[in-house]
Amino acid sequence: MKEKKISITDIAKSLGVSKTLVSMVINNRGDINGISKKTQKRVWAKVKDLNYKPNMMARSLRLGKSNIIGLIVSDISNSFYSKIARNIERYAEFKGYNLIICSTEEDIPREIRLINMLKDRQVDGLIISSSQKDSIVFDGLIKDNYPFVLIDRYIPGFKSNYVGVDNIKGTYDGLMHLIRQGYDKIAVFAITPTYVSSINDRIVGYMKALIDSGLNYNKNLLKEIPCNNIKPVVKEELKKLLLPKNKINAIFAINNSIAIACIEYLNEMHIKIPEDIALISFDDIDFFKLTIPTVTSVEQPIEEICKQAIDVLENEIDTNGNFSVNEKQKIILPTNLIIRRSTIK
Amino acid sequence: MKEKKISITDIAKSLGVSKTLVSMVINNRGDINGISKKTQKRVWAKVKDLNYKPNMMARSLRLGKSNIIGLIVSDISNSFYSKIARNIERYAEFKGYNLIICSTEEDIPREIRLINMLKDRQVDGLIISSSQKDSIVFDGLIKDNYPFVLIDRYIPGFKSNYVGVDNIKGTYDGLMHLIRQGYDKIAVFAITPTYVSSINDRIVGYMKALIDSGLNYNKNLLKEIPCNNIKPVVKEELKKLLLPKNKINAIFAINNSIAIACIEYLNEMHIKIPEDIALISFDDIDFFKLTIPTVTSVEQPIEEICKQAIDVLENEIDTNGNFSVNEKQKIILPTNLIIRRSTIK
DNA sequence: ATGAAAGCGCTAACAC
DNA sequence: GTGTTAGCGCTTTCAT
Repeated sequence: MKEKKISITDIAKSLGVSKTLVSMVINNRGDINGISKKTQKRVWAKVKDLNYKPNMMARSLRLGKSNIIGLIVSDISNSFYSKIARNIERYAEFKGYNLIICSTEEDIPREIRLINMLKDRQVDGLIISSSQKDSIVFDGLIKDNYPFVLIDRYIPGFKSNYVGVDNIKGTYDGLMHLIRQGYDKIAVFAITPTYVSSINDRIVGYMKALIDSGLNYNKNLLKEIPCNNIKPVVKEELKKLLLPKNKINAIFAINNSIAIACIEYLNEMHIKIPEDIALISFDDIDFFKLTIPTVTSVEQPIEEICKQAIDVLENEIDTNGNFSVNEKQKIILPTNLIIRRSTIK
Repeated sequence: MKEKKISITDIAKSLGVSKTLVSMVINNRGDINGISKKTQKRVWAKVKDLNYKPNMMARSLRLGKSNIIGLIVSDISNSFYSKIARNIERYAEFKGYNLIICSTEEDIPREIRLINMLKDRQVDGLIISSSQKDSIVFDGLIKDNYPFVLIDRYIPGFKSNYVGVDNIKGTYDGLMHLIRQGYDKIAVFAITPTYVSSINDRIVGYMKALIDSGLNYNKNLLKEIPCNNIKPVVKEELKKLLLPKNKINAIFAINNSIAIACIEYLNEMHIKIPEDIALISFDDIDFFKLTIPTVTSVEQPIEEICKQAIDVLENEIDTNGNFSVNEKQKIILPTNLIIRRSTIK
């Protein structure tokens, strides 16, 4: 029932030439190999006529290259990562690659399974925002000269390609703004696992800003929120922090999900932002322009991250992963502080 | 430099058996083909030892099946579609498929290119939320018995697999709620292209509700917003609709992007929801729980849509697209009206 | 200016 | 129980 697909052999036969010749022509190597213009025309005509499409599987098998790259993120339905995905897809297409997108749900074994699966599928290279704590899996990839680039999160002490932002400075800038506005009891809501570099660096930036401003770092104002149970825990912790004995006057939300949870609770309690409490968040999202008040945030240059990631990866793929560990690229991009109403008294 | 990949031949050689035998064992057909337990053990041991991974390209080429499915949506960074993507990915993985996700940006030629590209890549089947106006491209797919299922949007008068919601009834229910609350001058902000079934059906539902309630349908209250320039146009149109001579008292936003634009403008103008004007939107998003006031919306059962779509597609793939046109499945799921503060006086 | 043949890694039909 | 052979569709080396 299913009509047989036209193959290169069909073209060759019906034209009375060899497969070799047809292959050369359709790969635009006709001139180089001295195939006569006339024959080339005939081949192209037949290709159109029979509606021939090369079989990518066969080509990939033969060439050992699939022209597919893989993207692994922790949650594709999170606005930050879906924007990453959209941009990566665009640049990848431009370079002739297709994209397989996978979402790990912050589940480490699942991430490992996905990495192996994509590798087994002969995917040419990987772009990964990893939840891994150590570099074991990636050591393996490097040993196999398998091309990959980490984005968003790096593994401390591990040399690999990486594209991300300066989370320390981004946070520092945001906090200094807050402090300049007169806020001096600033709580930070981090998210577990806090070992993830982006989160950890943001905590470091927070501490640094406090210290540089002569404010005390009080570890009771640092709360760790489990990533799979954000809303209830934020609520509970926030409640405590608002008691008279703590009486914080500002919150630094380490990512947009945390910020959203904070807003929800503060609304519920009729606690006014920024009069009663200021709010600043990492990751700018559209939503922050719409809330009352609008929310100050630290924006990441998503397009640039994606562009650089693809460039680095393509480079790796083209050189067949033949870079020594010392030549791996670490690209750190600047963030952008967007000041809105939530931090202005 | 790149270490040669271990192939089935390496396993066979090092064990002194045939490739066939190895192939049977690793595909769990050892018992069926009467391979001795002992030999099977030896094979598996060697597989572990050499860290052998089957080459999917070769397998796909041989089997004529890639175990990849494609998902095409108009904008992966839109929350509705990124949720669709996440869910489809989950179900697909469960069934042993990988997912290639593509985003068309509502660009019809691009959509056609992507469809052809995926088909050429021997992707086993497609799930598409299409922007096509007519069925030409899909007629071609059907002629080739190429498995696909439309989601979210169908092509009127075209018989194909489809999974979506009852947009007419969903809208109708929402509007009736609005009308029961006493709102009687309800504007609708549609989005272009309005020929897209989901949008068109929502407009129909809107009209139906007005008529059934004895309200006049006034075509001046139906505004079409270009999808690539939502905010400025919404602003402009909303401004006009709020003039004394029109003085609408409620807005039906045909999707979440429009609703967001409306909220932004109303906030800006200090126009109170729902006191000055009520707001209801199609597509529930997290954001609607966070705004002041919270926003009433028509929710789509995303998980169910994805589950059904995968089931239908898998069925098509397994039967090799051998269904006649009359057996194509059209699955229409119910929506869920979530009443929040934005429509309650 | 063109073609024959080999082989990428795998599975299935058919031996023995 | 196990092996031989053929072939999926393509590209490449080496001939002619």
